[in-house]
Amino acid sequence: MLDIRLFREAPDAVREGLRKAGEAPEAVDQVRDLDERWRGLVAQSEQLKAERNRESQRIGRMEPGQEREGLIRRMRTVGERIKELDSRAEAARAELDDLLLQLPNIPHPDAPVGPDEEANVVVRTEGELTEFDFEPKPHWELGPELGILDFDRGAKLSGSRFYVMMRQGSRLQRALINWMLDLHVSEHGYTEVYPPFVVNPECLLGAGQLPKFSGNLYRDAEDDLWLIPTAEVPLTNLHREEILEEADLPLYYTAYTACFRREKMSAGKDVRGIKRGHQFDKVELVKLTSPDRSEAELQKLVGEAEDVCRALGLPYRVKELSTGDMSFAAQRAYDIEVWAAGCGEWLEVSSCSNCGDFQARRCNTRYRPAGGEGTQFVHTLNGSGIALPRTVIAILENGQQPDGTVVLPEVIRPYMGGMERIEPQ
RNA sequence: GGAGGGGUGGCUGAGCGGACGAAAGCGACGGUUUUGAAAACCGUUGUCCCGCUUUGCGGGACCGGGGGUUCGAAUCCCUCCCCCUCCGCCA
Repeated sequence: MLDIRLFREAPDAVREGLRKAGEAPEAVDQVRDLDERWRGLVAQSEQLKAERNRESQRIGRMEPGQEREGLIRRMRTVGERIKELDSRAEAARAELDDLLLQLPNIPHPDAPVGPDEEANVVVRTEGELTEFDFEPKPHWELGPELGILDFDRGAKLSGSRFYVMMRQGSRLQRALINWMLDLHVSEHGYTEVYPPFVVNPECLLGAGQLPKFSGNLYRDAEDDLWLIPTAEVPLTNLHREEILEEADLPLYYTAYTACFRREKMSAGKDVRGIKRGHQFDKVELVKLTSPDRSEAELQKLVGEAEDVCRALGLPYRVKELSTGDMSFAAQRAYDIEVWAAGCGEWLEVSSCSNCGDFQARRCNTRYRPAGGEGTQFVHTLNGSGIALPRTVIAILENGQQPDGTVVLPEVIRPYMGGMERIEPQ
């Protein structure tokens, strides 16, 4: 959520920011009108409340009698007037909040300006694209041939965009999860977390999925619990409604979770294979920092996700996202894409974002500056470290051999009981 | 799921219709004392919002959340949530 003060004090900057993010700048005037109306009503109501407080105390001290009864009668009407003003103020406030909650974050001034992914900028490419002296297969052929992926049975159990992983396939994914968590905990200083996979709506509002993107989420209607679309949601909400000490920042959290997405907005896209399912595994990285170091932490975060790709020997590239391609809550973001030789695609395995104080406002997560007065909102960052099925795709497709086996990256072998390659079962 | 108990400031815990943003203790911070420290003593010690003559002043709100009763609610009523104890069920 954007700071209402920005709308009051720097409306042009907000208009410009929204325009860059591909949002209609007219919302600024609506917000300003609503804000003015709300403040007017609050001022009137509070003036009457001050009077009521004063007179009610007097009533308490008065002897019973005519004067007292008259004052009580008068305060009764004041009370009614307050009630009326408050309900009008509340309505204006609700309208204002609804609007504010729909608006995306404003891009960082250094982010490349552009309307969509075409304007993204490749920052660096690492590793050599794998060469083959045969035609490399896509994973949706390799997987079934190796006996580690079953698409038909996935559809039988749960419908389209679901699949079954088996044998060395599921084991590889499990090994990757363990290895990634170990890497982030021991090499990068993260705290491992095992969060709930279903959360209340406040968490989704906090992280920015609600109210705007409810269509992409699964929900248990009976208890109003929602399946998380990413571990970013529970991790970012860990300190919701809390005031932290600056000395405790930055906080680094990593978690493995399954992620659930209805993918309504990507209907018809990436329907083959395991690139885009309704359920997938991910190891997530989340940071809470003070504002002055969040940009530096973003660069570091990208590096931490890159470490995963590098250690696995996967060719990858880093893109800085344009203002129009960034996600709702981000003010600056980088994607990491690994090369998948079989389907001939760069696969997004991580999106690292600095959300500034956008999520912290929604979550009301603040910190007390060391030696300073008052409180401030933290900055939140998140990035995948990294998405599992797409990593499996890249390992399978880049590691495939003419004989149909797949050579595994060395770092993962100890987690696979020393196995060097996946062979057809 | 059933029965009972409970949610008050950083913590412990009093208050059960009016002078309560809330006693007391602990903790924390500042000061006095001390060669230094401890102890003792004195003082300070929440958050959010609105307004203004904007490093200050005035006002409003917050005692789990929401609603109600009342001139006035931490205190009374309703409702939801969470925690504890016992019973039931169960990975």
